[in-house]
Amino acid sequence: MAEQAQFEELARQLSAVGAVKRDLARILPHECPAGSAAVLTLLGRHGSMRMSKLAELLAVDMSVTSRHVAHVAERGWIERSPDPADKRSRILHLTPTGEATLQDLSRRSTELLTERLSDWSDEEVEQLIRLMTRLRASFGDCRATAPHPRSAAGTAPDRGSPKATTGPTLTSAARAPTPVLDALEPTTRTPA
Amino acid sequence: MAEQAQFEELARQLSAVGAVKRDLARILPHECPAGSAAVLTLLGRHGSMRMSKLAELLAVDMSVTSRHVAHVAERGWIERSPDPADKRSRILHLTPTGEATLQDLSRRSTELLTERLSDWSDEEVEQLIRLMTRLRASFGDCRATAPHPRSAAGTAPDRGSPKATTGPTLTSAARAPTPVLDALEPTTRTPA
DNA sequence: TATTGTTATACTCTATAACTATA
DNA sequence: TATAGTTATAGAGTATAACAATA
Repeated sequence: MAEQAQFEELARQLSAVGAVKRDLARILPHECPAGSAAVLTLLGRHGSMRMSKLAELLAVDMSVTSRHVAHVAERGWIERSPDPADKRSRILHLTPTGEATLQDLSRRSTELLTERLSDWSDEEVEQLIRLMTRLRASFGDCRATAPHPRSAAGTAPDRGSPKATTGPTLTSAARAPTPVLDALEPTTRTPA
Repeated sequence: MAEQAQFEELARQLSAVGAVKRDLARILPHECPAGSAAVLTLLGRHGSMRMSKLAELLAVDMSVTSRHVAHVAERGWIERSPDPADKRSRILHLTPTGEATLQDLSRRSTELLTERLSDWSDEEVEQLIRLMTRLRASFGDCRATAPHPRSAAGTAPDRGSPKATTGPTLTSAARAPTPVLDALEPTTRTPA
């Protein structure tokens, strides 16, 4: 168990890494915003999957996933074939063009990181990855396990959802993204 | 120097920590979005400062800083007094109300992190903070030093700025946020 | 009735560009 | 001419809610 000053510093750092993310986003290929890049990356690493699975890996709501997927599908980078087992579902898979875009993507980010992290050791990078993965796990697992207690200390009202003073509904609670933490296994890449 | 698979995984994790950030944002006090929280936190930790300094610490453009600052100023959480040394500048400082909000803020985030990271050791949290800080440094320092070379491998055009195919202008390059990495010293808190 | 996915709407954060005031 | 800060505008990401189709 750590202490308060540490937690505040951690929160600060979490906020500040946004600048690094934006730096990475700036070098992405044309018409490939960060959301699209994440979709391609996850499909490349885990192979074909359904929307719901992708939303889980992205750790965002499925409505958001739907938009990202629509974007990459419009550009021909993925295809959505019907799921024979469940007609409500669609199976997402990379197209050859999508694979090529993913290659480009990967090359660019690797290039930037190679330049920026030239003085990092292999172990340091690995440790950062491990700790960030565990951080996600500590949040995601908790969210899946505990039904948001945190009731014992509220002073002012939470910000909650925008203009939703009524609190989360049952359905929205069920839809809350619950990341599965694929990354615990080291980049296994299951090609379809 | 690390290898490619690691870099891709790092990029993925950087993208995924967004979910943790959003979890933290959800418990913020009323009318205090993440941007406002960051302003209050930095003013609390470093004491009064000018806009430009704050923008540096936030690692965002000054126009963004200006909006966040306007938001917290409208709520009476900070005040902007004229800088006697430079009439263009304004000195930002927390008001008592702002201090109170910051307390509330701090309590909430600490509470959440205490709950979520109950099985983390002090050393682990500290290590994560240290590595994230260094990550920011590796990016920020580089940006301040090298004038964006990365020219030797472009295949497709970069996404650059939205609809700005003309590349960065001199002024925009000069305005690019260059974080100073305050966090290297352990939460010194210089109270105005 | 519950679940999968889509779409409409709204909110936050960010950057660029144009502008004012001061150095 | 250059710098500090503000404001207008636009783009990207996200969530909630309502909806359609299927289980």
